[in-house]
Amino acid sequence: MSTPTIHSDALAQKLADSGLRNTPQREFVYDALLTKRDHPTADEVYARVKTQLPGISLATVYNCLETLVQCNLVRVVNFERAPTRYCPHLHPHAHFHDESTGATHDIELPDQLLAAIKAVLPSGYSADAVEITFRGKLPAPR
Amino acid sequence: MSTPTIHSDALAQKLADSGLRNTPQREFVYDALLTKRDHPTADEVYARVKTQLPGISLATVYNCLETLVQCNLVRVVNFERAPTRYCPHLHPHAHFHDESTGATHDIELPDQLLAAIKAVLPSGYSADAVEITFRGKLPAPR
DNA sequence: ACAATAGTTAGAATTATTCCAATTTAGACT
DNA sequence: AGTCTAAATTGGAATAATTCTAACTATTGT
Repeated sequence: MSTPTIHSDALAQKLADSGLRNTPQREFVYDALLTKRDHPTADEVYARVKTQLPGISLATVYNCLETLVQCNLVRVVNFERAPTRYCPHLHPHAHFHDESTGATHDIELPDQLLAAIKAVLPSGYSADAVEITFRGKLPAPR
Repeated sequence: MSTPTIHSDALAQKLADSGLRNTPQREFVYDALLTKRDHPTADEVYARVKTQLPGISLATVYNCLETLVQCNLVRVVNFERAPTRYCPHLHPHAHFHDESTGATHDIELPDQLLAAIKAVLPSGYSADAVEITFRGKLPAPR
């Protein structure tokens, strides 16, 4: 079985760091996220990976996504109570949820702003993570 | 049937503004949120209201909460995919989710910071709402 | 080659929430 | 005060994302 893409090495490394095994399922799931970075749901990832790995199960997709999150390669994106979406994790960023199309866009966050946001916490509070989500409508032409 | 508290008038007004009826169920649900502002789930609201209005149904609690959200009297708070929580809406604020206790705390947001956050959106984007959630652990003694 | 461990699988189970059809009620208008 | 009608409530069934479980398969270390 051939590895799906170039990305495999980074994945293999991260998995090894965590004492986890590299499997074709994990590679294809990660690859699906990297290939089309449109914040897919688990179901969408499942559909995409199945074209290449027909025997994969939805439970495994959930397992793999969870593993990738543990390894800090992937971030979950939750909006209201809609199905969880996944994005390959780069630098910290916010999300913009476009109500017209349902699409999720990444919004860059200057480090300085992130610091200012964290500074708003009362003393004694310390945040492991901050999640910032915008909701709005995008003008039609992009 | 007596109205639950003082708050009823504001509620009745807001409902009337939206062409909606004032019902005991809506009053007690709203009152439950105002009485104990601990960001309860629908189930928790149901439990609290049932002590005063034993015949109320969970479906009605969901309906009432939704109505209050429509009237801009209540905000929903979603954290990961945990059950939706509700808080009576005052000024804009962020939420801090304490991982040790599961409790949700309100965090005041200076207008200036809110403006700075919205300013980060690329041109063409405009946000109807921004949701800011912190996750972390609070030191035991409060 | 073998045992031990980790990962995958299919399907059942869980659970928050929504839907539905039937009944009740609030408020408007006599 | 009584009637009418749309709106609201109700209980139970339905939905859907996710997790669980138990059996099977693959990989690793000895």
